[in-house]
Amino acid sequence: MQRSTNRKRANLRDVAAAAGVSVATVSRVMNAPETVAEATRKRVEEAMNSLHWVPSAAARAINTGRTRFVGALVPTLDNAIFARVLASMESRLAAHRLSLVVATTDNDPAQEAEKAKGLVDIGAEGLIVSGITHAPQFYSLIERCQLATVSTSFYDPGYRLPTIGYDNAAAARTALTHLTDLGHRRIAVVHGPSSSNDRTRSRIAGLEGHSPKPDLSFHEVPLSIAGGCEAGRGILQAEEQPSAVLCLSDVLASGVLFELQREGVAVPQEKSVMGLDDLAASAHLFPALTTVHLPVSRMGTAAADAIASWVETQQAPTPSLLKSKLVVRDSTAFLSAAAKPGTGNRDGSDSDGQSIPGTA
Amino acid sequence: MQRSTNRKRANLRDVAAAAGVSVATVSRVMNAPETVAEATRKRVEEAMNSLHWVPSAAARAINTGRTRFVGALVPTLDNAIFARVLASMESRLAAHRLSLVVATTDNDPAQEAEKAKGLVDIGAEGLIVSGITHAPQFYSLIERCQLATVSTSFYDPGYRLPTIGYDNAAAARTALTHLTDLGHRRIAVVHGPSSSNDRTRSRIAGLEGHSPKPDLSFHEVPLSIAGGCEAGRGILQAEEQPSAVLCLSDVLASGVLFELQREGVAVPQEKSVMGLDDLAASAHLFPALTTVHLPVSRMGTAAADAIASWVETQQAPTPSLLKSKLVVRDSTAFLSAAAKPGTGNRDGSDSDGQSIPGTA
DNA sequence: ATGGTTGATGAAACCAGTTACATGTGTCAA
DNA sequence: TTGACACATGTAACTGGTTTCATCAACCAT
Repeated sequence: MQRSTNRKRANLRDVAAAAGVSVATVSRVMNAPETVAEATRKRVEEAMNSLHWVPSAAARAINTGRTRFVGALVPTLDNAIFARVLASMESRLAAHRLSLVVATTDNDPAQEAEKAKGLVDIGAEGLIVSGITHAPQFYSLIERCQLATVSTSFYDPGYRLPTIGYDNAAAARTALTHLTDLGHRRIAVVHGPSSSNDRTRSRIAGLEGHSPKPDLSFHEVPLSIAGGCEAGRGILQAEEQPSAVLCLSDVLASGVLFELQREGVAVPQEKSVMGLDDLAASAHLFPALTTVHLPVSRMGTAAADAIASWVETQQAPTPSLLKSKLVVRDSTAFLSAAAKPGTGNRDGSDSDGQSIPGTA
Repeated sequence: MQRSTNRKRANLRDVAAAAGVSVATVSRVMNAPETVAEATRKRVEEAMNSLHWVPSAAARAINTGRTRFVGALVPTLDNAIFARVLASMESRLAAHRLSLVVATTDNDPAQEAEKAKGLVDIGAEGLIVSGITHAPQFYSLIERCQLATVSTSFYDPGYRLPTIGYDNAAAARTALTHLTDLGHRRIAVVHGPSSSNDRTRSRIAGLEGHSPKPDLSFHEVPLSIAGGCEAGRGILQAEEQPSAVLCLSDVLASGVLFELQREGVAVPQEKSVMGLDDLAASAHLFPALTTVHLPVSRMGTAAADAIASWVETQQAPTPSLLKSKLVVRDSTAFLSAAAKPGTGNRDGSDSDGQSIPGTA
């Protein structure tokens, strides 16, 4: 571990000089070793090692025009769903020999635009964002840079950027239909902040005009387990008790579930609870959460493939719609006498949650 | 949105020519605008805009020697705890005007070494890793590159890399002491794969030589909610029922909790369950999880500060120990007659989980 | 002996910026 | 009037690689 006295890092010229060859030959040893004579190559490699030479990424990038990394702008890492998407993106991008730079936006378009600028400044070749609501500066940035950018979590073929996502409104509608199929009419809807989140808005909008028309009460809370608990408390305080709670996100459903248990409300006997997302944890909750599965892993790989092909071929990908799917588990059940709104009866029969064939 | 016919991106020379100035002046407009005359600057800025010029990150990096991003190698994104650390790192690094490149290693040293190589190849100025077990190639890489690298989640001042983390063994011991203080002697220990994870090994080791000496049975399962459920089932099948379950990770504790509920075992009346991590969700579970708080957010910011100062000043930071702390909630209680091991009694009195003063 | 081909290597241009140094102009005090 | 100095700007070297093209020797078939 000699801390050699020569202050600066060795460069190509140093290696070439040490090996007694030209810089071109050293470069060849790196990029096309088979074109270099065995003996020469060995000599060069020795020189590289003895000088502890490491090629400069920047210098390579300046020639190839490729930095080999893309940026992802996500609202937060605190929700498992984004961690999931990022995980699948990262692994698929690695297969394309691309790295992933993560930046969080906190659902704030201004922050997103700023971080996007930062990513461009460090040389991102492409961007992956969530949703279709962005700041004007964001659009002008990607337009000016002609930057490959795909949008996820929201399918909209008419959007100015290629979208790779699902139909949030339809997913919410699927969930609501499941509850009405079970006979529920008075339903509490729990959702995260809608003002800053177009996915949430779309899910809420998807509930409109449903037939049969249910009686919906809306609860907007922070998008977290704690938020779900808060909603749970709010619902229990309401005068007219709903027989079912539709959460537009699984983390909220988890919180609601915990809070209802804490208050001694049996799910699904007294109240049905359902989510939307299908996190890995949801299948293991007690009771196992009925939800609408969003194919976030597939979305991550699809987005990775799309951005990779875009930066590779300069051809924008086509939008892609991923199907969501109802998955019925144990947290929802037919509306029973015991769960009739307003009775306050908490005896709850021991019936299993009914399985309804998927309607997706 | 004119797709101009000139194929290649404009460069500094083009802008200089368009503005009728030298390249140096254009560069100055970027980096020291106050040294350029008002009128000239305006002319240059107009030229930049009309040519849609975007400075090349690579070209800048080659001169400054700075790429302004560091890499983080984490085992997985699927565990909320890593998402948490990354979130706090990312936000603190942003304050240092550094970006964060994320790579997952799946707890595999070989994969870690490979991804580290990839990060160096694209120009990472520093690395943040988890734990103190790494492949030889990893060490030779960072040594050869003289790469600023800090290790997290594990405090060890004697380690070859600066560590910023906590004392895993002590945290586990704290948890065990809490349970023995409550009178528990027959305790099931649930943990993730130990062969590939030095944090887990350290936590297990921390349980040794405890006084009073409890009767421990170990359950190794995948580090996930599903793994926790699996462990829960395993525990219930055991002949000698433990009165408490010590999970060396909160996600496992959550799974155990859900599974026990599913099987109708009351927590903490029949069995105490405790975790270790203190995830954001843990306080909101039902029952709220007693656990040992690991200051992962502070660790993230500390690691970010450390790596930032290292790449800035070329001075390695000093190792730093972050204190863990017992947080008693509702999932643990005094060993009661009802929960005496082996009785199979599941009546469970309705007593609240007892609060024990923190012993951290 | 000669010309063509192949293989290994080097010289130098090139990528897109930054920056040390030189130059030229204008202002002001001596 | 002149020298000192600040200010704006330009020239050209420099960063650390890649790549084109030229060179040259060895080999082989005529």
